[in-house]
Amino acid sequence: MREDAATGGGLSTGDRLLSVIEVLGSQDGAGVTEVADQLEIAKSTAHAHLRTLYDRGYILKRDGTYHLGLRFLQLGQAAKQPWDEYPFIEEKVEELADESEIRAQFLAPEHDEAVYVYRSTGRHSVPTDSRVGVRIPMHSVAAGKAMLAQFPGDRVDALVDRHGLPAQTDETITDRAELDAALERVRERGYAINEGESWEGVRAVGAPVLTPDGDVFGGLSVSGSPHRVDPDDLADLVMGAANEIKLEFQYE
Amino acid sequence: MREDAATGGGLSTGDRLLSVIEVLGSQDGAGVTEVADQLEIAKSTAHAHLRTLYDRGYILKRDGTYHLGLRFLQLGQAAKQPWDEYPFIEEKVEELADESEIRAQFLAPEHDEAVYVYRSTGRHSVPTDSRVGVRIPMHSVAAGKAMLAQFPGDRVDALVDRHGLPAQTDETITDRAELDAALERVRERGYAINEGESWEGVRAVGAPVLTPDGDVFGGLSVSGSPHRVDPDDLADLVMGAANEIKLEFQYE
DNA sequence: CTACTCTGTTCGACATTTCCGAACGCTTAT
DNA sequence: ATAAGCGTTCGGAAATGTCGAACAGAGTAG
Repeated sequence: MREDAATGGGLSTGDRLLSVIEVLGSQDGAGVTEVADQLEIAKSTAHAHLRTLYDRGYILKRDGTYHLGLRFLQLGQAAKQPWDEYPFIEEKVEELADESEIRAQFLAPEHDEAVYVYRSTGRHSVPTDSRVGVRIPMHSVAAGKAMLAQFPGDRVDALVDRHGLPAQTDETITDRAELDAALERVRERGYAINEGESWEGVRAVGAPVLTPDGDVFGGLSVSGSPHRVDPDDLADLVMGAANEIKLEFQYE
Repeated sequence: MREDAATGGGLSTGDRLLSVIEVLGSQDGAGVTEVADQLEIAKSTAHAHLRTLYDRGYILKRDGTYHLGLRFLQLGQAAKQPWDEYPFIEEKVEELADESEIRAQFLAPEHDEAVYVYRSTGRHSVPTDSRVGVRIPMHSVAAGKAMLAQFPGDRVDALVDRHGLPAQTDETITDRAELDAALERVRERGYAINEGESWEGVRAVGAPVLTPDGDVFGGLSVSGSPHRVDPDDLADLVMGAANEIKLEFQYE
């Protein structure tokens, strides 16, 4: 029996393969020995896993170390497809960034976390999608709090039970009662504010993106340094964009 | 012993897990039975694999079927990082699309295939990265032929031995001698042309992107319907962009 | 030039794990 | 009401992953 790997009907070998993938993904490049050490498995075992991935074309050798291959890019695109089917989401993110002249992003809820799906820094900057795919606790970002505020109470309960309220900075909400109060305020105002709760010195304004049925589809936010982010100015912009997305769903 | 799965030191269980992932990625959504049928394994086995992926947060249930989760988006971004480190590559693709007013793309060679890494349809169109991550035989696309023409002969030999020259359309080069002649022409002119060899009615002009050392880093191309793609007009534009990327590497 | 240490790799044997098939609820059609 | 489809659970037999030791090669230090 293994410690935590496959508690239940899972397959421990497959579980370990995923761990190997994660090791390669969390740093750039790793050798057999490095993977074995990090996962505390025998070198020969690590080698077998890496060979499996290599033979299948999922990883490749570069400069003597293994790296994730572009097959994962293909899988990533497939995973993103449900959102790409509604191109106006990405368009609205671009618009938000252009109009606000700060960063704008769309996050989707998944497995109780918020994941960056689209991001734009406006027309005039480098297009690199840094942070796309990154997962972050919902309670620590504006778009996430906006989503949380729309969840039924028991879903919030379950989420907090499972993950707690980990702190990202000194400002992160870590107390459940405080979170509830914050979410209530979000519901009253219709938008969420993040005041350095995920990164020091970063303020953000976020709104939930709902489907016409009222389900939470994701969250929109704009973020930047506090002197460039005035909630009174931006809240209507963000909520407006979120609402426009909701309306677009109608005409599909 | 298994038929083809683990010929060598590979792990057949891990191999199967990857197959399950591929099934989910190649269509949108699949249930336990569907996965089991496609892979010709027992339902209970498919269930175990899906559970492993589910417990790890790699897949999720939506509308009663399993789908790839956004964790793959994260891995995809990690896989793309080596290219994102040189943001001018993506910039040049955008520029190419804007200036030519047709689609532009950057492809990277991996495991003897060409993979779409960046793609742009110009400033005025929907930004969706369709085809990013897609793999395609090198001999059937302009950027791929441009790269092949720079490979040493034995690497081309090995590639053809392993994969052959599969046809995508009636125009695809399927004969080795014909390929060699085409690659020779590419070297003479400095750019490659694709005349409906990957998709009927699509013409493309491609050039190799080299590092200062002369290694093949990838391939650039522009593509569209033949009446909008005049090689005499576009070749200099594409080769120029490829060369500018090469020069940018110098100043890193 | 040699010895040492670090790689990645292969091998065999044991023990663990995966796989299958059957059976169980359950929902949706017929 | 019956049937057929789904996802799920269970135990046992057989196949497979894991480990450790041993090997070859590259690189470095003495």
